[in-house]
Amino acid sequence: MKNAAKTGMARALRVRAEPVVKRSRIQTRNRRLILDAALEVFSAHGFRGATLDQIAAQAGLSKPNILYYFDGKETIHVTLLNQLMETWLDPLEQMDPQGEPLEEIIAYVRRKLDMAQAYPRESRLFANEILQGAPRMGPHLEARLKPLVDEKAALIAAWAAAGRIAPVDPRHLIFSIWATTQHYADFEAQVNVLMPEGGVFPGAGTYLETMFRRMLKV
Amino acid sequence: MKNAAKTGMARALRVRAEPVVKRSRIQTRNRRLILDAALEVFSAHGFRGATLDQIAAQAGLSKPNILYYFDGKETIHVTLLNQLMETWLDPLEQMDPQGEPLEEIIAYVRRKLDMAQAYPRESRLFANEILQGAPRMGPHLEARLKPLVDEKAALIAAWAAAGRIAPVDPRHLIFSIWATTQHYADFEAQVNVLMPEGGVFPGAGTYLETMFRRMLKV
DNA sequence: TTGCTTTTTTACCATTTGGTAAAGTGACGA
DNA sequence: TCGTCACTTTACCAAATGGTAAAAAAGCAA
Repeated sequence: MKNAAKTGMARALRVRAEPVVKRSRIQTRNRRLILDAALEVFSAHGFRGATLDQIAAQAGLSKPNILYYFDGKETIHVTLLNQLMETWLDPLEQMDPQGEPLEEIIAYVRRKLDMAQAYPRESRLFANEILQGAPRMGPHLEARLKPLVDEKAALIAAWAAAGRIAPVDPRHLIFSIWATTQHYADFEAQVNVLMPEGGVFPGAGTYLETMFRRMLKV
Repeated sequence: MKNAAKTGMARALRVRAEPVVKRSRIQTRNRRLILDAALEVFSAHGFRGATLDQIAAQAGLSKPNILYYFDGKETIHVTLLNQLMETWLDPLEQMDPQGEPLEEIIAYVRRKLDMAQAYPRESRLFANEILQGAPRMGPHLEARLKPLVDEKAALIAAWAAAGRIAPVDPRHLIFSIWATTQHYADFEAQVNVLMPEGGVFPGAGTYLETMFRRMLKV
């Protein structure tokens, strides 16, 4: 317990899989402040485009103080990415093999679109990372995303084989759901130019539901 | 179809008519070297993530030499973006009001997908710029993209009103075409993890044609 | 309060990076 | 051959940026 600051820090910075992390109230509050500020800045400017000074200003803390809570810029980014991956998988995980196929897929589209609307910063953080070639997420994609996609792709393929939805390549279907929903968050700057009247999401929801229904209806 | 796309690309990629400047052979060659190197580096790392040293190394020139041809990093980026905008508009411009509606839209999807395959760097450069809020492209979007989208959206709306395609929100349709086609270039790192077997584009072409046909068939 | 641990601030540093000045090299017409 | 202009290199610099050391301040258990 000697050198408690550094010991506690090292433990706190371990991968999230380690559940035993006792944090003081101050630590909890400031780590949250920092991660929220970092999400704001990283999602708006990318990893290289973001500076610790910006994150510090956004969090209302000093730069050295931020480095007291996180080992470095990279660690903050990786921590965000790890948390994000869980959030990202959730809507797909909810797709129920026991449900009505078409409704399950439509509901998945709905959840993804809701997420793009509610969490555009997260969507952009993710988009930035993938655009740069997933330099800090490659293993995570392989270990967490791929198995889930494989599983759900098999499920969709089974639905199609049973004639419960129209024949379709399940992986490309998933890609098209991701692409169309995240587009409204990631390309918001462009969407806003082309559809200036506020509130693009209701129309998007209607459109996407129609599109995937027409496509998958038997 | 691919030939047509490439021809259009070559036309669109011409340097835009700046105030008439006649350039020596060396200028022409080196400006091209620099812009190609910059496309490589900017598309891979974003504006802030790219350095003049990287661009110089990629171009095989010295950094000061690069600054002899361009005023600065920003100028190089803006030059690329301006050229890119023409490239970007071209496939949509080719959509023919006199053609068969469904086939015209499918052909547009095809051209966009061919572009994502043939020019992924350009797609990523554009995606990066929009993700960051289009800081250097906002006016261009307003002045060049918006009028064209307005025009083609009206055309698609007219086709739908005449019952020649299924009823659809034309702008959301265009968004979904952009999103699904560019996804294969912009999110290549993720696609490669989930579909490791080489050559994702043939399957993507089949899938997207099916999807938009089912959706728009009357 | 006292004594300790945790948290924050102050004052730095080394490297990277966009950019410049000026000297040098080369091409080419008169 | 010479002079001029176009191009390239060398040697820099100032600002920005990620990060550190150490002292000061704030919590907190006794």
